Amino acid sequence: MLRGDITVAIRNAVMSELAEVGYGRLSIEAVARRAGVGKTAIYRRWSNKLEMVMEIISDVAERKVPLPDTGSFSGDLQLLLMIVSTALQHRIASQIIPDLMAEAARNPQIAETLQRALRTHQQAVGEKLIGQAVARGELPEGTDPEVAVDMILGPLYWRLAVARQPIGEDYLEKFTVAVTAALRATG
Amino acid sequence: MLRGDITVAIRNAVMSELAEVGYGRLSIEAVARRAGVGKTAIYRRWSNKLEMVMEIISDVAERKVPLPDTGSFSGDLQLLLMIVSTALQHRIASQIIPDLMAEAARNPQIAETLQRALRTHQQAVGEKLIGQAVARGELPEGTDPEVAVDMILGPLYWRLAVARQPIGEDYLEKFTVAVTAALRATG
DNA sequence: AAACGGCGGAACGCAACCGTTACGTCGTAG
DNA sequence: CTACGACGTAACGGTTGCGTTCCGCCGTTT
Repeated sequence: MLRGDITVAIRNAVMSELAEVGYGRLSIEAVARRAGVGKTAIYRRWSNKLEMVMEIISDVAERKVPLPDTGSFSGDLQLLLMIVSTALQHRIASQIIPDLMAEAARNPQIAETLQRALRTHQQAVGEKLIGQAVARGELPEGTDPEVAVDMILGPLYWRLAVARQPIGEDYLEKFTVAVTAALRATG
Repeated sequence: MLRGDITVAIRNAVMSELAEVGYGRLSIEAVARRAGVGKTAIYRRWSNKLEMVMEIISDVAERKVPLPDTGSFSGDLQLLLMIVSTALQHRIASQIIPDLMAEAARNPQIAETLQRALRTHQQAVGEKLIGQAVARGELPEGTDPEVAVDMILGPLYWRLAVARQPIGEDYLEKFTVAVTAALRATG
């Protein structure tokens, strides 16, 4: 019975507000204003700010990223880096993600939701990417997927979301070479 | 003329409040309550929340971390990782840093202050650690300090401050080996 | 044609916080 | 001993947001 177009407007408004002021200062009233919607329309859907944000974020976070098999580890890796770096350079994502991560440090419910999404993706990356490479003989048997994922996502996140420095032409290539060498060494 | 003990109490209260509620929801009144101090004492020192937080944070952020020369790259690296990982595991630091980083994405003044501190440290690490290693012949001539710093700090920050997963016994050792291999490969 | 229900708008009482001001206390410098 | 000034307390008017309620509008269902 709830109107779909209004729900969409609210979702978009929440994302924009999250990006602009962060979770801490996000207010229902501001969301309603931005969505061009009455507060009642929001309270008819969710009972408070936390619940609203969590549901909206969960939907986005749980979208599965397809990890194609390019046939070689360096191909898989470069593709993954491309996908992640593109995502992390999107204005809204690069503001919302660090904000919610910080908020998660003090709100167990947010932490749990994000951790679940994060762990899911980490596992997907770790098992598929590394597993394939090991199966192909491109990485040694004992390669630790945990360390591997840290070494792949960490530097990108650091540079794009924390240090906020741009990525040069050859950065991803250099980085691919470096990571490959790193993982070969940890066997 | 301002009483030093009161200034200290306020500084501590600000750090605690930052950790607990984040910059977005930090209020002068809460700081005053927590410090056991009147609001007037705060407004006598700073004219608003941003100025107050910036000055207090700057002091902490600009403390120089001594980077000792252990004689070998892997020694230097392992020591650095130890220092950084210890810092990132401190409760208050691990809550304040991501929070301010997120806030920096939308507040230019915070961004500038943090970037200055960050860049200073990055340069220190890059030039000293990598420079020494290159001079010793442990890393190739053309090693890119930028990539190097990303590969060193990124994964640690990712794991400790973002994914919030504990570091195992042998993690730093494995990681040292991996990073060393990675950097040798990028020459 | 009538009933239903989601909608926006407006207002409610309540709480928190802003930045400022006035006041009385107390330690210290002169 | 006196004057100064930083201090805590309390109150100010104003703003913002909470979550709720009531209203009249309007499209859909029956």
